[in-house]
Amino acid sequence: MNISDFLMSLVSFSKDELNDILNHFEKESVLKNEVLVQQGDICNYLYYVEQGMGRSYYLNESGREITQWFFGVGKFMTSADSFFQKSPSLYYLEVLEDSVLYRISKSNIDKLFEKYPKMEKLGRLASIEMLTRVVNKLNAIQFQTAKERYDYMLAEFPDIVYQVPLGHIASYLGMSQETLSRIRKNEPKIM
Amino acid sequence: MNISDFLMSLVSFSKDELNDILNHFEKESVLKNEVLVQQGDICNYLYYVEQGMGRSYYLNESGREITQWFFGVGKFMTSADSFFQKSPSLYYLEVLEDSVLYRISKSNIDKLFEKYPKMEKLGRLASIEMLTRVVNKLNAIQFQTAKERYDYMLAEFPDIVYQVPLGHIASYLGMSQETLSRIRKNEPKIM
DNA sequence: ATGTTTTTTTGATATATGTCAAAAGGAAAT
DNA sequence: ATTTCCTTTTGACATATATCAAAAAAACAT
Repeated sequence: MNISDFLMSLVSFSKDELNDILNHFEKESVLKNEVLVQQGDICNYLYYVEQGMGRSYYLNESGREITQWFFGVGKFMTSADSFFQKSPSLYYLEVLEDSVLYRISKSNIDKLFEKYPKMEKLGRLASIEMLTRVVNKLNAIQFQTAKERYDYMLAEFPDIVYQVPLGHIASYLGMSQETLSRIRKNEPKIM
Repeated sequence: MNISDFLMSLVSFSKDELNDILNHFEKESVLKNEVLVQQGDICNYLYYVEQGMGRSYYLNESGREITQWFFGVGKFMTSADSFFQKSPSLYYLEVLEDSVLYRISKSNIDKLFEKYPKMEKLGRLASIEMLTRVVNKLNAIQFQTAKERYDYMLAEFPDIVYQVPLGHIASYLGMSQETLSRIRKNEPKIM
């Protein structure tokens, strides 16, 4: 989904407005496994994923990677807290495939917020949408068995679930990769 | 914290703006254990908690109450999805103490969003703040032991943790109340 | 104060899932 | 094609936490 259509699907901008807004973004092509943000750095950009996919993750005490979120096509990807508060990021941000992104800096997005009230609305809608998704995951994680959590994953990220290493999904779902492997064995896989 | 100070702490409104905004809210005093929203109903209001506290919860398959969130003084309380999408609420909303609330209807808040771009900003900021909190909880729930989750609770809801039934906290933290009881036994309680 | 209900604690036991280690399978590189 | 590296699977065993049941404590009502 291209970025214009995506923006317009949330708020209807005039042609001029849309063009002005798009001019605050920069298009960027990045290769598989490229790291956009390091843990501890400030995340300077909000990225729109036009093609490809990414994830955020952190290293736990044992130094193991824990996937925190997946970002598919047509989504905003960022280390939200870091980006909005200009605080050190708790997460790494990386792309998992060759991807096409549109990025916008904090100062540019703030300019847009000032200039266009509709942008505030867009920000509000995008935040609430993300909030809903996180709440969904929370409910899955908190009260469901490993098997049920995997079902949640299939529903929430159908496009992603068969394209990334099993270990990434396991850590995202809060289970060991051995457990996920055993679950998959019993899952009647439709292909 | 009274509602005016709260609003002004997020966005600075003029005196007239603030008064107009406040006129869209209704003050309401409710007694302990009163249920504001039933599961399946539409949540028609967003509540600001000036005094007291509340929680959202749902009934799981076994009919047991699962606390989903606590809302303390100075917070907005609502069944977010239901309120914003006018969809049936997945949760009950109840107050856990005699409380003083300010409520605003969906149509009124939409009027304010239309009238004041600053309100969009307020909505965006409040959503992002909530998002951050939910992400925090998610991280606590997903990768921490029962003991560590209780520590998270102490940090996130210091004012609430000793004032509500242990069972509510246990279900909020995704553990049995027996487990929480055993954890508390070993927690050096400062009083 | 006394009885009744609700909440919390304690003990015994069960189980889902984690951890560790090694084998198998696939992908990438020479 | 072979080698090397990375990912996934399998097996054996350990353990945190759930569940069930009952006692103790606290809160509430008459």
